[in-house]
Amino acid sequence: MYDNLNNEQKEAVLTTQGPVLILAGAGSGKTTAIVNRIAHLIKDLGVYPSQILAITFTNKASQEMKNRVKNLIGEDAINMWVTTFHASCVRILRREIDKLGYTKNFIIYDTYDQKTLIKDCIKELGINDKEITDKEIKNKIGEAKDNLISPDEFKNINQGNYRNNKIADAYLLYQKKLKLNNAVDFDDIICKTVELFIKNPEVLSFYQRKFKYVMVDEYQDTNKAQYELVYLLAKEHKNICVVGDDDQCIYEWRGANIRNILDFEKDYPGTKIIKLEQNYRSKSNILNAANGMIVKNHNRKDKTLRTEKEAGDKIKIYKAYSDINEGSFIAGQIKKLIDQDGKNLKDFAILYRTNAQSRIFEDSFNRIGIPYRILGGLKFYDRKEIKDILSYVKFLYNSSDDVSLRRIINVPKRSIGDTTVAKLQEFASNLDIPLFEAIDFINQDEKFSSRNTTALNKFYQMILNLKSKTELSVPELITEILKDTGYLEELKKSPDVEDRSRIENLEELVSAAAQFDESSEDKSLEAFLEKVTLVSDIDNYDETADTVVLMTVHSAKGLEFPVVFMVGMENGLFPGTSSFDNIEEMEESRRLCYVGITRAKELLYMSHATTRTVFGRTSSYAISDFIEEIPKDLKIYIGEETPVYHKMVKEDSVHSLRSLYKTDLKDKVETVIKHKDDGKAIPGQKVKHIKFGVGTIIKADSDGNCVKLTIAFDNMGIKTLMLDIAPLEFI
DNA sequence: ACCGTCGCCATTTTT
DNA sequence: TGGCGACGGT
Repeated sequence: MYDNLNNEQKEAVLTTQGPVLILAGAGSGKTTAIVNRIAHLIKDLGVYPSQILAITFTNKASQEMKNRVKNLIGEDAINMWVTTFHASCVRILRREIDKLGYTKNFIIYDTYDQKTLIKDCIKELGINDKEITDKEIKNKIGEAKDNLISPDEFKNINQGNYRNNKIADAYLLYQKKLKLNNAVDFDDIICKTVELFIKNPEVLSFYQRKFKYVMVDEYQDTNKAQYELVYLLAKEHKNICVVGDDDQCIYEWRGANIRNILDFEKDYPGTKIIKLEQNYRSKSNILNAANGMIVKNHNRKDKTLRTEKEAGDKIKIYKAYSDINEGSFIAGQIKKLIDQDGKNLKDFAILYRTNAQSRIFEDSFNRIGIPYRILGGLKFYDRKEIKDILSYVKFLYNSSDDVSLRRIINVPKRSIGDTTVAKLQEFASNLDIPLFEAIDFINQDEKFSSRNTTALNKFYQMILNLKSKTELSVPELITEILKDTGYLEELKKSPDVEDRSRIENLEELVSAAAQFDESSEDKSLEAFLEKVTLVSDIDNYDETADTVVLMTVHSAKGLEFPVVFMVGMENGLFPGTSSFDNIEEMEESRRLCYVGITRAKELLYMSHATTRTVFGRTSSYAISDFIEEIPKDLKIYIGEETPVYHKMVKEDSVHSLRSLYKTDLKDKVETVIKHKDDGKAIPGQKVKHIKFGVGTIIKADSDGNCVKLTIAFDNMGIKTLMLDIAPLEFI
């Protein structure tokens, strides 16, 4: 039955009892292994599907897993919990959250709602928002929640710390407000579930008995809270199987703890370790390049991926003389590969570290007419108009949701301005009731003018009327909202072209809702809201659409492409400047690069530009250390080694740019040359500073006359110095 | 209540 | 450079 699996995969499928750690390298067929393991449990061992819990991080991954299990065992699969961490926790919380003092119709706040609420807290506590920003508070709260630190504990830990103490107050208030609004944030979804289990042993026991077999995918990216959740659930039966690859841990900056996977055997005595080291994805040169660079990391489990595939082409390293040149080179290569090698558009992926880098490629692709899609950046559900309408939906579902109420109360304009809302807020706070309820009482209060009360009452009536329509199907309800609130009408009246696309987006929202209504089992409002708040951009990535795709390396995890272009491979960009400061970050960056390389099946290009525009100024960076770390015989340099200024002049004449642009470029060329002649002040150059000691230039910024150097000193961290005045010596 | 301008600030983001 | 949020003037 499992003849198409290799020996290790078979072992992973057949080892069902006790803790199992499957170290699955990139492209090693881990999903195949898990899916077959589930089938084996159900078909051969008679385990009920309802006794299996399989957790992933993304909807896309869970969808794929569910479908593949369905193909193997049929419709039985629907009783199985194959979901994301968040979706499974929400499911549990929907049933049990009243035990924590919330009501079951709680809603989920996304990061924007979260930000609004935190700003409220800042205001209410009189915190100086210049001194402690909402961003910092949000990060600290998130970090605390990732590590299961409650507001009270946080306050305790930070007794002596003035700054964190204020943040602790914000955390306390924030949590209180969430509860008042009957809302949870993303992090709460996990940690409230853990809290629920700890405070209610009988609830925990129920789920422990239910789930005889627990499986977790991408285990290397779990944080403390997720670790604890899994640990609690698996404690009873100890049939826990985690799958992961420590080399692909790229979310440490978001609380993922690589120790979870590195120490798994210690946490679960008697662990059986299975390594999947056979790679089925990449040509051997690509795989060996990945292997060759990742061994530079110290914090990892020892393993080496192997492949039976042919060597294939060497990694092509392209040295561009500018970011624009990098873009046009790649556009040209894609065109060439399509015309000459019969490749399709969808075979290509451009991977970068930061979203901002997409722009230049968009320009070059537009110029020569290459269709492309960008993943990431602004999500569909994050668009203003979509969020507005969804706030209405959320609010109709849960009228304690003050954050949503305040978002929509004056959208479209209905003469309820900030001052009126502030008055209402104060009034409601005094009575300790939600804003909406408060509107019912304002008529008796003389603080409100008759203009206020009319406007508010009108709004109140409108909402009541809409509330009576919540029994409609979701697409119908949304249509009603668009109509009754006058939202659509206002957009239609607007002469602004942007509002045109807003209307289109709203139409798309209605069709998305219609599609949800057709295809989902649970067609309820709450199911829709959950779906909408818990989707990501990548979930909607359709791999069959024939266009080139652009995305960050992070988003590309789990995907594969025949041809991959890793761009912006420069010290200071990838790895980023701050990675030079500490080893952990550098190692994570290297893992990110590893993830990028291992996305490629047949061809891999890595490019770097000697000059690029960053924040409006021209900077130059040295080639990425990560490229240097790839063994020499696996790569080939295809950029011409012509001096910078020649290339620039040539580019001018070839593209016959506007004369203005020409002079501009020439100026830049001259500055670059001048400084190079002056003092070798280019990235990659080793220097000695009179005070800071030895270091390496990682970035050179030229701004008219002076050059700013960013230097990573061996013992002093990163400093930015002026070339003209810094006591530097080139060594 | 609304609009324009100024100044600040820049990773990565599975949910 | 450019996008966003805070602020001040009408």
